[in-house]
Amino acid sequence: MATAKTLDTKALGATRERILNAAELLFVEQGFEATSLRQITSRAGANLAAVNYHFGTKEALVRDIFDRRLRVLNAQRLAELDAAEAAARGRPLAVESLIEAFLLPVLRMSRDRAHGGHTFIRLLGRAYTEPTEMVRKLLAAAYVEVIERFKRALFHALPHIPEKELIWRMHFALGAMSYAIAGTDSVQLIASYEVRDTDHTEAIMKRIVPFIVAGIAAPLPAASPASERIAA
Amino acid sequence: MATAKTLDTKALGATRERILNAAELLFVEQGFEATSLRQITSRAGANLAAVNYHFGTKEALVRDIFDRRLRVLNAQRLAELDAAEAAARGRPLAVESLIEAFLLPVLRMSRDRAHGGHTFIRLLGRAYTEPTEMVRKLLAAAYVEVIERFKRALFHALPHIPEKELIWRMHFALGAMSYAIAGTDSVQLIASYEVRDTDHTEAIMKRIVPFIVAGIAAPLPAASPASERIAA
DNA sequence: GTCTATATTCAGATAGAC
DNA sequence: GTCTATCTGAATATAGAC
Repeated sequence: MATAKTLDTKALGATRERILNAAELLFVEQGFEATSLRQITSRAGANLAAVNYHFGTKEALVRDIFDRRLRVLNAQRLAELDAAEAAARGRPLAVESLIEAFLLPVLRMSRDRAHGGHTFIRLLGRAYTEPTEMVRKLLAAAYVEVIERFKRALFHALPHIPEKELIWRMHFALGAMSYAIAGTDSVQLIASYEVRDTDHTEAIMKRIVPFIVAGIAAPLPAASPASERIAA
Repeated sequence: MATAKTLDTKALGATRERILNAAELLFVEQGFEATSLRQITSRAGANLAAVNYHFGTKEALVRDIFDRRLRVLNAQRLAELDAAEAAARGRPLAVESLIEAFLLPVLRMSRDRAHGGHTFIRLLGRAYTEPTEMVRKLLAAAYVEVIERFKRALFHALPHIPEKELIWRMHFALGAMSYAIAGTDSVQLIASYEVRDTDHTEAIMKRIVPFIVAGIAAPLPAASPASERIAA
């Protein structure tokens, strides 16, 4: 009966996973509020009551979606940073290595279409601008450790730029990333030619690193006459 | 009775405006889906049925909110670009001037707290990543002319960078802007110190121009060994 | 133009049989 | 763990008096 038991356990867990996957997809397509539990369970091939059984509430379902993926993503980011710092042997990291440590795990997850990683990365891009307080708090909590580590590494890498300035630039960089990843469709807004979806994320990654590295290490705004005009 | 008639007309128009303003504010705070017509009319001091009378549907209300502001914003952007090009007398524009032409109207509107401009700019930042197809189509239509003009100016300003690359970078820049503006709250995610809300937008503008200018004019990705590793 | 009252639909959540 | 059936509340939208 060991076989039967194994199969049963797998089947039980499968419903929960199917709900998580279906919800991830629908949330990307329609947003959190606009997606009903009925849509989710229907696409997951599960019963409506299953959501309540497995997660308790819709909010808890959202929480579990982010937990499941962010745990992996952030662990990989820290591991990449550890590796880069080990390779640097005490010297400050190149900004490039820093950005890559942050982005490589995103690219990796985004490539994983079989297990919904691709879907989640798009969802993540949107989540940063989510108005729902719950989602924002969730992200803030999940990111606090990662941000701290990368902040310190960045201060160390660019000691001649004031920390306050670097924090702003990290923020801009995060925006460029999130938006670029989330806007799979809105690229059409700017591009006049077709963007093939299959290589979308990889194309972004390849091109965004030089953009961000240059932005992060840009000349100080005080040195730029333009900022004076704008601030005036 | 001219006076009475004027007052009446003002009062009539006022309800419509109050609804638009209240909706703008609530949409920023809660998102489109999560905001009910009841909340809107209640905050606007109007009757629930007034929305249907003035706008027909909730969707049409959203449309009118964007129309009202984007008309002004984009006209100013084109005017700024015209002025900059006139001043350049046929020579290519500095990338800095381009970015400023795009951003100055945003700053201007964002400063206008009395008439809700500030609120709309935050809403605009969020709108780019809205999952609702309606909102995305609305933006795309409103932006097509502006994007075309700025694209051409950018190609002219940086002829040594491939157009396809520049389009990507415009996209990244737009992301950094939108996200930075939308994320009034999420700055807390990165910043460990307090950010005073009053000078938030101005601080962003002052600091984001050098970041974007450097990113747009960055060395080509082919020249960067990092991109190779990422694309591999 | 503005109101009250209401029609209609659909949301999240749960009780209880299997 | 999964199902059916249902509760309860709230949403958009509208009809019709003023």
